[in-house]
Amino acid sequence: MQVLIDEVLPSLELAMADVGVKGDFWKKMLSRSKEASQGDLALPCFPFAKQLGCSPDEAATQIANALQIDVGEAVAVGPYVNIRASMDWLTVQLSKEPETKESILIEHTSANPNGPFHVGRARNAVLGDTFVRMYRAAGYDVTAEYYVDDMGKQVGILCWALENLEEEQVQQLLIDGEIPIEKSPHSSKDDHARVLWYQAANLLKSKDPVVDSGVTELVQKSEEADEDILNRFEAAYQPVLDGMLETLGRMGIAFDSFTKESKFIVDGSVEILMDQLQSSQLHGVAENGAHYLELESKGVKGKSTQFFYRRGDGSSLYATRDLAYHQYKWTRSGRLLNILGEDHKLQSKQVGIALDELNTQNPEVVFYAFTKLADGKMSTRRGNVVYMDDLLDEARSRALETVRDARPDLPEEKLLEIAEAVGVSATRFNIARISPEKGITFRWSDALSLEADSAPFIMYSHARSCSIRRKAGEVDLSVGLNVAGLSGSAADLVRRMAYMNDELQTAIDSNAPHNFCAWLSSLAVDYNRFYRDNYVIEDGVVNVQNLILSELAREHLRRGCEAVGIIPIEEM
RNA sequence: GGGCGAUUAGUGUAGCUUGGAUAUCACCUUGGAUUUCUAAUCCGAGAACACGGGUUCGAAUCCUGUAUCGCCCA
Repeated sequence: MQVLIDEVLPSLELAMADVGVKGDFWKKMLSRSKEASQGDLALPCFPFAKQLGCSPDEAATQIANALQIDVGEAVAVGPYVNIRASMDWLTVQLSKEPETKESILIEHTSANPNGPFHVGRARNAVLGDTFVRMYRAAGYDVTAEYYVDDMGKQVGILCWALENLEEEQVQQLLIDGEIPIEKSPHSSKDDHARVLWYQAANLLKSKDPVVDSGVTELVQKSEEADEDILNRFEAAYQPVLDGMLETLGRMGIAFDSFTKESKFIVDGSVEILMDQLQSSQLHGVAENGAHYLELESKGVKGKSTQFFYRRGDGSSLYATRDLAYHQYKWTRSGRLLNILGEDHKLQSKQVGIALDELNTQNPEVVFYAFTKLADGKMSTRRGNVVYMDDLLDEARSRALETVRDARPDLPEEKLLEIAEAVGVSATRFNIARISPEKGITFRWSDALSLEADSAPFIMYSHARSCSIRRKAGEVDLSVGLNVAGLSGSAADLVRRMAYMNDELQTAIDSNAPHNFCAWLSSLAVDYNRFYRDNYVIEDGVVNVQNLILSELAREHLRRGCEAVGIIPIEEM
C-alpha cells in the first residue's frame, strides 16, 4: 500500500493543517486498513481528538471533509478515516512495470560439499532462491552466489576417507555405528555414494586417532594453499557438489557464480587483511601468539568476547577468510545479502564488527530458524536426515496419485511432468510461506500436503486461466480494460493485482518472502471468485472484458509463481 | 552462567517494526451451493493471542518477570 500512501500523504498534510492538527506524528499512522471491506488505507483519529478538542468521530469527519484526493475517496467511519483507491487509479497501477534497479549479490545455501542435500539445508536454498527470484521480478540485477567451503575440516574428512578407506571398511563402520545405508534410487549419485565415506570416517575418528592426525595434516596444508592438497580436496568434493547442485536444479535453484574459500589464501588477500587488523584499536595477542579483536566494547557478550582471526602459527581461520570474501563481494556489487541459519548470528555479528575495523561496509543478512525432525536435529554426520532427493520423489508420487485421479485423459508422460512440477512447487512453497524466524518441524504430512495454503492451489488457478485462454481462441483484446461499473469479485481482482509490485517491493524491503507468498495465495482466491461470478465464455460467446481480466490474472499469477519458485504449468 | 529468537483455535500459520474497528489464511469439525469456461472450486458456522505484573483512553503488538522450546558463547 506504500504507493497509495505516497499518493495520499501530500493531500493529507494539507487537510491536517486545515483542521488544525499540529506536527507530523500522524504520518506513520496512515496504514493498510485492517478491515479490507472498509477500504485500502485507514487513519485512526483517536490522537487528534484531544488536540482538536472534539471526539475522535468528529475529528475523523473533519479530516475526511478537508481531504481532497483524486486517487480515490475518503470517508469517515466512526473514529477512522477510510481511504479507498478508485478503479481508475488501480487500473493505472496495473500497467506499471517495475523500474530497473541497482545490482545485488545474494549469497545463499553455500553448504559444505560433504553429502546430499537434506531437508535441513533446504530452507536456506529455498529462502535464498526465493529472494533471488523476487528481487529479479522487482527489477534488480541479481547475482546468485554460492560460497564453496573447499578447505575446511568437513572437506578434509571427506578427502581423507576417500583416500584411505576401502568400501568394505566403510560398510562395516556404518553397520557398527548403526547408520542406515538403505539403497535408494539415488544411491549411485556421487553425493549419496560419497557421504558414506564421510560418515564412516566420522565414526572411526572416535576410536582411531589416525583419522584426526591425517585430517589435521590435510587441513593445515590446505590452509597454506598447498596446491596438491587443494587439488585432492577438489577431486573429493566436486562430484559431491555436482550432485547437490543437481538436486537444487530439480527445485529450480541455480547459481550465477561460485567462489572458493581457498581463493583468498591463494591470492594473498587474507594475509593483507590480517596485517590491517593489527592496527585496530581492538587488536590483541594471546599467550600462544594468536591474534584477536576484543569485542566487548562493541556489545558482544558471553564467556568469550574475543574474535580470533589468526592462529599462533600465523595461519588464518574460517572467519578471517570470510572477511576477505566480503571484501571481494563488495568489488562485485553495490549491495550484498546473505542468507544464514540462526546458528550463524554471533559469527555474523563478529564478522560485521571486524569489517567495520577494516572500513568495509556490512552486508544485509537474513537469518532463518532451523528445520528439525520430529525426533531431533538433522545431522549428515550421524545419518539422521531426510534427503531432498527422496523428499522430492515422495512429493512427486503423492502428486501423481492426485493428478491421475483428476485427469485420466492425459498420457502417463504428461501426468509425470505435472506431478513433478506440483511436487517441487509444493515442497518449495511449504518452506517459503513460513516466516523465516519461525522454526519448522519437518513432518512428511506437512511437507507433502497438496492442500492448505498450497502451491497446487495457485497452480490450478493459473492452469484454469490458461485453459480459458485456449478455449477463447484468438480474440482481439486491444479495446483494453474498461473498469467503469466493475464491482464485486471482478473489482476485487483488479484491486489485488494492482498492488502486486507494491506487495513485492514491501516483501523485499522487509525481508518477508512469506508475505508475498500470502499475497499470491490471495490472488488465486480472488481469481477463483471472479471465475465463479463472471463467465468469460458463455454459450460459446466470449465476453471480451472478462477475458481481458482473466488474461491479466493469468499474467499476474504467472509472474507471482515465478517470483516464488512455483512452476506455472499451463495444464493440470 | 550469559546472549539471541520463538510461544496466537484441535493443527499449521499471518498480524508485532509504527498500540486503535469484529485477530489473517488454511487444515479440521460442520451446514450449504454448484455437476463446471478443469470441483485441486465457491458460500456460511465453530474454535486461539503461553502465564503474571506494568504503561495507556485503548495492548496479540510496548516494558518487565516467569515458564517452555530452539540457537549460540570456552
